[in-house]
Amino acid sequence: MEPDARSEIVSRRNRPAKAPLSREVIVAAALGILEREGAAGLSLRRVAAALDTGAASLYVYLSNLDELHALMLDAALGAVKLPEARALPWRARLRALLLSYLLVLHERRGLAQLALATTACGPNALRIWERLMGLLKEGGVDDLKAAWGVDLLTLYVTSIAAEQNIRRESGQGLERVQKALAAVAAEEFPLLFAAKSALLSGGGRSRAEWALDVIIEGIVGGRPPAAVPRTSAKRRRR
Amino acid sequence: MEPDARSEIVSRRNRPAKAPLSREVIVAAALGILEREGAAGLSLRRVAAALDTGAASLYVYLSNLDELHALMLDAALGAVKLPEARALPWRARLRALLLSYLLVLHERRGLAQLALATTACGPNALRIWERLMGLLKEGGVDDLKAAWGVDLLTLYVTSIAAEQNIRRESGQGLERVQKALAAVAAEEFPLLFAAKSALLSGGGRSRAEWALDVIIEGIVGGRPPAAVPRTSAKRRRR
DNA sequence: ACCTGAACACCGTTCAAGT
DNA sequence: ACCTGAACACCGTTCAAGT
Repeated sequence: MEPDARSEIVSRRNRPAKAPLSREVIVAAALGILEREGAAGLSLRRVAAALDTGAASLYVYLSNLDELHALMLDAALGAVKLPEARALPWRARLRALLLSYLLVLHERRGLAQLALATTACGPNALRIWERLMGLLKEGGVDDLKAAWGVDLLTLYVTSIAAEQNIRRESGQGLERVQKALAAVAAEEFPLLFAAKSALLSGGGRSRAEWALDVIIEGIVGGRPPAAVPRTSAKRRRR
Repeated sequence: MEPDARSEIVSRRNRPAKAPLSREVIVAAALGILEREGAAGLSLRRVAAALDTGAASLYVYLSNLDELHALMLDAALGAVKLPEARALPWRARLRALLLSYLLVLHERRGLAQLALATTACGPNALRIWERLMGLLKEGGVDDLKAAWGVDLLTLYVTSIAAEQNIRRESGQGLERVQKALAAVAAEEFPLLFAAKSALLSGGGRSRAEWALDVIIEGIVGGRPPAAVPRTSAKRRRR
């Protein structure tokens, strides 16, 4: 940046006309910044700067930062691959859908952190819910369990993606946990001491796949949720 | 506040001597602010103000805000009730421990949000891990599955607490989801349309309890995680 | 060693003023 | 209707200076 850059007023006519603002343009710019700078680098001011305007201008299209986050998340969820119907058994298709969901959250830097605070419920999120519901029902799960199951599965996918995302961004990653476990005394925490390596074993990917199978298994095999657990003392026995 | 308040310089001698700073004092003050103001109201500057000093003073005891978060979380986890050994069958004790964990995160306003970004691994967190490991092993789960299971269970508890916490703080809560579902067209999303009420049914508490049972069931009943899933093609059949 | 005020480089949001 | 600059009320972190 030259010292006298300010005096060089370049006519707007000389550059491609500034793209008019719109929700879509703003969301695209914001996703670009998220990709390049990570979650910590995303701000309304930066988005505005990328669009060659001031932050105040964005308030014509957004009511606040949270709304931008929701729009960004749903736009990004458009990349989740919905498996072809009947191409594979329902379980494999369910796994594939969840893994694609996980991958999308995982690949886009910082996206999972947005997802945590936002509860996706835009059109792309609804498409995913619809498919998940269908796959669980194909697996013989009743309506109520399927509904709650969709919630549980999406919450898990979002959480694990965010956890790994945060670890990646904050640099140090697992080191804090590693150090805490290394300092564990065999007398105070015998089980942790014995299982140190197990606790740290496995990549994020294989752990996530295992956990998804555990949850799916639990949903398919478990009891139906009690309709309205008002008097909880009685129903304890299975 | 009177207009001339600044001229009334009150001698420090007239008030109880300012408590000397220490990690403990800082963490306690920070937890107080979290309780009163919620996660959005917590800042180093406010903590410092509550301790009658400037933010810079805290850097003698903390290397940054993240460290304060970690200390706060572990201090708060001291309130989690570890069930008496052998008082009940292992499953009931496991449930009780997880519900106490959930309750602690849920009751302290804003705490769950800290927990999401922090991965608890202080002494109180380790105590909880040790017990969870023990309970899963009592249930016949092998070492590796127990270790991964502890991770999965604590991640879920933290996530569900944070989700409900965020809903509570951001005021509107489920309304956005409710509106999205209300606008769903029967032709585009037949399953969601049919399951609208199921998706919104149940309080946070009963859903969380159901989900915990699902996960426990999955861990106890599921296959052991593959040691190193290098060649994933072969092991597909159960 | 501990504490402090001031500064630096940021935030989201509002609002009066311009076109 | 849309856009803008300036202002308001905040942030975390650093640093030179004081005790």
